[in-house]
Amino acid sequence: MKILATPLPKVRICAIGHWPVDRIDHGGFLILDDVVQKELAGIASLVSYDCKEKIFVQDTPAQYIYIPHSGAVRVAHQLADGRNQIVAFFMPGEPFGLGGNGVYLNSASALTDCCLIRIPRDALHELCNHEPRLQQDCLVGAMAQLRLSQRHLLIVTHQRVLKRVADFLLECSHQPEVFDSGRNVLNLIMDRSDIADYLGTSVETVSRTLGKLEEDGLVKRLDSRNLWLDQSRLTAVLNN
Amino acid sequence: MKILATPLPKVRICAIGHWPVDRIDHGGFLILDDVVQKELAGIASLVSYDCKEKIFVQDTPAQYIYIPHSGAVRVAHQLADGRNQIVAFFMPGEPFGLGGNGVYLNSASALTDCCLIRIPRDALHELCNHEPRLQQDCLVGAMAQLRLSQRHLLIVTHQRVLKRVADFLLECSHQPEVFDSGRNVLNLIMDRSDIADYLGTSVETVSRTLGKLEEDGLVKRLDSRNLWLDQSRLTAVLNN
DNA sequence: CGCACGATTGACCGAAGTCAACAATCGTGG
DNA sequence: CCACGATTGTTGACTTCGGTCAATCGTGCG
Repeated sequence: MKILATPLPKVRICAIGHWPVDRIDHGGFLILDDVVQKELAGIASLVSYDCKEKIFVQDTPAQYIYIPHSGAVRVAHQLADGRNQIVAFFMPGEPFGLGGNGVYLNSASALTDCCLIRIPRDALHELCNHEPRLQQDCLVGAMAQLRLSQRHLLIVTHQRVLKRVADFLLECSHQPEVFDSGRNVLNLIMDRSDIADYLGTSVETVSRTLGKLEEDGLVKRLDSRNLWLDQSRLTAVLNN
Repeated sequence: MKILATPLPKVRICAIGHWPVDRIDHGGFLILDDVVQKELAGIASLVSYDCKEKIFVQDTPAQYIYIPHSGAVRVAHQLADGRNQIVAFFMPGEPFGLGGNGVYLNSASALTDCCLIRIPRDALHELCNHEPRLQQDCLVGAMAQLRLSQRHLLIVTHQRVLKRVADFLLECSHQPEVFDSGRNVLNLIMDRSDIADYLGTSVETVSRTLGKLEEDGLVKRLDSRNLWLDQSRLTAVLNN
């Protein structure tokens, strides 16, 4: 981890679909008051992590919340039996590290090299108290997270792994950062083991399932990290 | 559904573990300002539902949020393939029906005969605007929901159903309303099919798994709705 | 009393986890 | 620039867990 000395970039929060349209800019980010931006700049810092570096560990004191500025992050929960369940992936603008009274509920690590905006919880809490607008935004942010989590639940409870993978790929294809909707090509930012841990299955099964999808022409593996998708036929898989 | 004419009882929100201790009363509920209580009473109503009655349906306009006053509620999501995934059960004091911009994300139905406090969303939103304390409470409430949802995710992703059931029973045993911690007896408020839909498995497997747990002495079925539990041995199951 | 519903048990089979081998890719250093 | 090892991805063989279909049991209710 390295604290960057450069001036803090504007805090951007992914907003599309969560906030009213008049609060969203052309890039799909939440529009924050200049005053709020300045106040956030006063308490936040910009930090960088190398790929695979740990950001925080579950059950340790939770000082900060983070918002990716560039790169991607993986948040997971370790269980007593050694399982490592990935709870969510976070892209630029999606805040993580919330929840949990004073301790982190999960662990976070860098999926790629990344720059994060880091905000101390107590200072943010303070700020919320005299900026009701920001408080409101936090609430909507928490709701958005809740929605993601419930969506994830629906994905991992598909009985057949084929559906889980199809649903997962479709979910990814809604992220413009990783999906080229002109060529229908999805750029996977995570490896097979991350996908397995996210879907509650094994690497072998993920690999085999992609094989089967490719056999049937719903997917083409350009290379291990880039997939061409037939979105409509993948959607059809979910109806059987 | 029936709107009850009786005066609205005090709004009680389950708070234990989520709010700071000085905001919690002796019963584990959130302490709300008298002014806030009065304002809530102005917009809320008390409604009753019969067992199995639908409360709201997913994808329909979301007018209200609900807080059970007595009884219990089941919230589920219907998928295109006909699956009915239960997302959560709600006990008295646990608000549901939040999230989703204007439409319900899930369907809710009464698990038992129940009385619910029903609050119009727009009026609540209004009220939050000039009651920052309440706004803050809503945020904490959303965080609590998020936590529940992530806990649920960890439960249903146990590879072996044995672990899912064990974890589920333990989770239930933390609810004082249904667990007699003196006798170690859990009163299940839902039937086998609800458990199956919550755990992402089938009724038969739930039944068989309870059978196996009973064989090994971790559980005793007093009747189909009442189980004696050996909590420590159930916990041990999760470590293998 | 008989019907309906929920719960349980049995038999069968397929999907997926596990172990193992192998291929491909990447990064490092000679 | 190539060679090597390390990491990641794919494929195969085997086994088991759990889903499905079906029959049976028990309880409550009309």
